[in-house]
Amino acid sequence: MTEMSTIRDVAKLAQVSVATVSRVLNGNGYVSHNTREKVAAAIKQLNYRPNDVARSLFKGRSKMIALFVPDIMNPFFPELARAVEDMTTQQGFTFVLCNTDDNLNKEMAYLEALKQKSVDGIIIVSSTMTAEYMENFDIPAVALDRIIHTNISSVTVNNREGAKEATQYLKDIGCRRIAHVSGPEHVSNARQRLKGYLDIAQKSEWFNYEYIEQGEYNFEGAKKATQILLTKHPEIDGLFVANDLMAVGAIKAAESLGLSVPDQLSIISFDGIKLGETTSPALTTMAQPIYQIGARAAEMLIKQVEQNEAQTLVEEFSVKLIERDSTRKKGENQ
Amino acid sequence: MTEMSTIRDVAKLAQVSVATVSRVLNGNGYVSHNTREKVAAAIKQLNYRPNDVARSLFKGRSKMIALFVPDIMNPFFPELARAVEDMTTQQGFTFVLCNTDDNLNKEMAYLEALKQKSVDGIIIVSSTMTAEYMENFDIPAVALDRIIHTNISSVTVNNREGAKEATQYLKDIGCRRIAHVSGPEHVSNARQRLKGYLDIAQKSEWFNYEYIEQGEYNFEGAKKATQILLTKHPEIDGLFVANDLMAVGAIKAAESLGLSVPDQLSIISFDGIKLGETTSPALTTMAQPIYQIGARAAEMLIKQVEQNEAQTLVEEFSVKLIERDSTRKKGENQ
DNA sequence: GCCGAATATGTAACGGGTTACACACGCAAG
DNA sequence: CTTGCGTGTGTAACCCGTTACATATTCGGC
Repeated sequence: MTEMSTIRDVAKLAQVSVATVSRVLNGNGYVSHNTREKVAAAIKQLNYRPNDVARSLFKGRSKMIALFVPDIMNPFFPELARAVEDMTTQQGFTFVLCNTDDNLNKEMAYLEALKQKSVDGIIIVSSTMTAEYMENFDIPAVALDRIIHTNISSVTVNNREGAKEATQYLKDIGCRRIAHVSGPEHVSNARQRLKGYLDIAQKSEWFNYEYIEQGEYNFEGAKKATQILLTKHPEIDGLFVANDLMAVGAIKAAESLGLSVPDQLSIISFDGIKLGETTSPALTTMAQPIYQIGARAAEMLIKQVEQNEAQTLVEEFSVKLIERDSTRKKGENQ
Repeated sequence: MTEMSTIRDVAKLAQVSVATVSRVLNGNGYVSHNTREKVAAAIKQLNYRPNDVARSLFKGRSKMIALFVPDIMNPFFPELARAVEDMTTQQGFTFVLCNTDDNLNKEMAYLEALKQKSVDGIIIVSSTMTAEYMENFDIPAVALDRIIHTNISSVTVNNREGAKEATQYLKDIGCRRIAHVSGPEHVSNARQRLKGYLDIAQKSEWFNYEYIEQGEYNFEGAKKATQILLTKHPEIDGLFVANDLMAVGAIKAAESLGLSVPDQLSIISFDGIKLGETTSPALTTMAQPIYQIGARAAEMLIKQVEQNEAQTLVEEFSVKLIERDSTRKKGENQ
């Protein structure tokens, strides 16, 4: 392996100054046609590639964008990550992935480390980060999936409205007692989904606060919560579960109690991850445009970084009902 | 937001030279106790953090490690990614994720880009990369899950042996005709799994090359392959599927043909991803220590990078049978 | 009391691009 | 013919740590 050549090597070979080479490289300033050719030839001959680190040092920007997610092993996040990676790479950025475990200390440590590396911006899915901390680091950021503060750009979905639709759907197919397995209280979208459930449920004469049981945003928590719910209240025949992963737990819970889904219990959830298509029964769910929101967040961030636009953008996408097999069909008798 | 302070600011405030500050920062060279305190105070007062880009420029290394995976949306990879991220972050590296789609051009483009950023090393899951190309880039690398070449360090599992065990297991529980839905031929571990199947199957009087059908490493391909297999050969009562994701497709295929799993058809697969626990029936599978191999690959790479060890290490982990509900229980009559 | 090693600190070059500024030439307008 | 702008190119400072090398002081050993 030969040593890496530098811009000075190119300059020497082409018999011009480094400034001229730099101009050719970046396509700015004046360079005569003839000189440009000479430089191009030298670059080719040496197989020269500019050193991005040197570039970053001068510019103070590194062409890197980071994504913070609680845990890439949660099946909601890979699609988001893929979207962000596609978009960032396409625009010439390098993609850094950080698993935060929803732990503020980890988030802060990542921010610190990334700032030292002159990272251009971050896309962050977080329930613990605050606007004050973010401001301290002064890195362009876009919140994704969960809102951090009104002064930080965000891309989310209409969680409350989607939850309303989900709950209403259960009513429409004939469910008489509809319960909710909610997500963790400290996560904004979980609160919104709970509100959406309440918007519909509270208007019903059968409503009872005991119909709400908190699971975490995971399989086990939801399974337990569902077991409690169904044991205490065998009259429940409809369940709105805060996300798909939890719904899988809910199905297992129903199974363990000998209840058949969807015959005795209809389950609808939220997110629309691939996993929901492969379970038995396949999940009826309010699907988010996961890839799109990830891609859009990346797009927003890149614009913010490149155009130095400071304005805060807030975008909300719509979720869409996907009817599969975890809910009774409308009109079927029970 | 105040301007970032530099080492020269610290030096001025502490009334010492930049060299001394650097020595304090890195804990090398001689610094008197008194001076060390003064510098520490100045650093604290200015909230100074060294600029990693400048450091990288001088050192020619960036404290970044990249992971190449075909597609993070394939549920096998998030756990691997998590393991690598945990290990790299713990050692002070920044983690870069690259989705290659098993496309050599993309891999080359990433290598090029990462080299320009002085990435310290890469961990690569690839079926298309070759040793020659890797050598051209001269970046320390560890192959993961799939072997690239004997002169590149690798961490894999004993695919062939595991496949043998899986096939033997189907025999042991009483399957009379065992077929294999194989992975793509260009992937080394898929070839190994096929060989393992053949090791057992070819010794059986019923063996027939038509009992092998190639699916891709995905849901749809496996579903189709299984449908073909079961339609042509209704006598099949055991299926070794090349991975868990494919097994989900195989179950769906069996379902679509009115076959009950495991009563009429036992299915065993490979990988041991979380998804396999949540499907109905839950998958019997040869589980890889996914997190461990990811973590080990990262560990090996970091050692290689930090100690500048050039030796090639080849490690193979063992897979472990996990009996769940997609296979008949031993001794049960059919 | 002298010498070499250990300790302590500073100066300046270096890593590899980028760009402000200076300079030179050609050509058109006045 | 001069002024002035557009074009073309080079020199050197700059981004910010790191470290080789030089210098100075202290201390133990003989």
